[in-house]
Amino acid sequence: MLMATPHAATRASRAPLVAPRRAAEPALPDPCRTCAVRALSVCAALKGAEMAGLAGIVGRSQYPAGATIMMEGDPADHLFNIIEGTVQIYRLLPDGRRQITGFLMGGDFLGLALNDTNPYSAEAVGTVSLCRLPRRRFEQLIDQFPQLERRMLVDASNELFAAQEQMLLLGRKTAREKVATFLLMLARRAARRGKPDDEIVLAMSRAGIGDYLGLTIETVSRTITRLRRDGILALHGANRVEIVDREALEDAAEG
Amino acid sequence: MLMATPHAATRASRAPLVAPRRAAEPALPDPCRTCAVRALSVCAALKGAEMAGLAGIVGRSQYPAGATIMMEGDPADHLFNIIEGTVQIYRLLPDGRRQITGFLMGGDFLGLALNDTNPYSAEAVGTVSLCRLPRRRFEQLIDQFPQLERRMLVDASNELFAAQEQMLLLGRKTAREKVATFLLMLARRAARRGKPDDEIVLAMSRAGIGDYLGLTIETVSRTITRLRRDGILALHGANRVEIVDREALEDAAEG
DNA sequence: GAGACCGCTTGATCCAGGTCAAGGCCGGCG
DNA sequence: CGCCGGCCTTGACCTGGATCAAGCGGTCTC
Repeated sequence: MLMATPHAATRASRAPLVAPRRAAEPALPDPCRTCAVRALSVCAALKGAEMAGLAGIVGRSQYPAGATIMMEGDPADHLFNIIEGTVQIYRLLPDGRRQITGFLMGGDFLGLALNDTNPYSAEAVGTVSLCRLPRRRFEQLIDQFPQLERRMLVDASNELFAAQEQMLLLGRKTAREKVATFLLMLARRAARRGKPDDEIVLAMSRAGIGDYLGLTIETVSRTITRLRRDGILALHGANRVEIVDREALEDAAEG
Repeated sequence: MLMATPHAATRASRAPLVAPRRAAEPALPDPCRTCAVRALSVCAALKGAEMAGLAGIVGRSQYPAGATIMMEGDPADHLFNIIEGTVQIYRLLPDGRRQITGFLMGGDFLGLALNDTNPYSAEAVGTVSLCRLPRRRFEQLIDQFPQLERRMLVDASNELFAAQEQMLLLGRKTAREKVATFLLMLARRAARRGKPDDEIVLAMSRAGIGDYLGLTIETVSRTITRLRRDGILALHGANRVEIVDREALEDAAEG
């Protein structure tokens, strides 16, 4: 509702606003209407007019590669929706060992917990653009629209399931199985976003992959090399992975 | 409402029922009113009269040690509240490797996910008594009482946090740190139930501990032995652990 | 109360993945 | 355009925890 964006597509899609507001489904408020990930995000739980409350409180922000978005233990003033880019969330041990507990991408919700303090840190992997919501006002919205809460519970359930799968990976899989599982997960997520599912772009470094899988960078590197030598993958530069033999990769993921 | 219990305290607290129902807070319906873990469970979200709906649909059941309560992939017809005993939930790899993703105890809710099929298997560790709710009817209750949904979201949030902590443990901690962390977790849970926090009774076998921590039974056993030799623990039989030096145990848990 | 079974401990050995150490590749900057 | 600094890869070696293999209690059965 507030700021105009210079994006051409935005101007074009705004034209209908000159029409009187007699339409059955009122035009979506601005920042959310033009949101590329609305259908994937919690916002999908709200329809037409209900979006107004949301649109009124959101703000966009951009973070450069490596920027810290939130720190574990700090007050949780804001929630975020990822618009574009990849965010890694992680927890640290006192001596600096790091466990990345998730990579969030477009449409994912950052701050599901609704705690007063952040339960983990979050960092931009590449350039990231986020939709920021003040927590207090979002909580008011939840009280107003129960379907938002339902949607959050569904999301939390799914995350819990994913977390258990990740525990299985961390506790019981070999390095080869871990890397294969990880690549398949990225391929599936790419596919859900309409991208080809046999060409993976690794937004994160080898250190990021290692800290997600409970491995060192050397083991990640060696394991990828071995999968390449086995004819399962092909590399196009260090960060572009092609799945050459998907079936073999799936076999490798489960022992 | 239905069956009378022979418990003396129950009879005593029932006396007010003879009074006319003008009381502001009506007496709780029977099976829930006498529930030892009500304050700890989701049921705490419902007050007085609201409990009637819940009480009408619950049933108690008992499982012997080792019994399977639910199987991963089977239709999720029921949800459960743990009344007494310990339940382990786990996921398997095709070749039988197992990861236990949680131990549930009195007051914990089994079936948070609300999926159509069970996302994991659950098994009684010792003798377990459960409160069983048909899922369909519980979902109707949720629609009726939004505070139930809120409570489930809070629970799911907490589980998510615990899951991330467990990922940190599985991915980045040494065997000694894992075992120390595990024992401290059990001690804290015992304390929340009003038991002494320096005497832990291990309901689960070494195999269970190993499958929870991503270790073998031999490593679990050796690690406990070492903590004992270091004067941090004392064992009274294989399953009764006394924390002798809590500070040292806490140091051991975080490197 | 003898035997068998099951879960736990302990010892000996092995090996997957960690650690340490060199390069190699590539993109940014002067 | 050549140098510099980050990543990434690869090699050599090491080690924490796995694997393999005996026992050792405790307890259940008959």
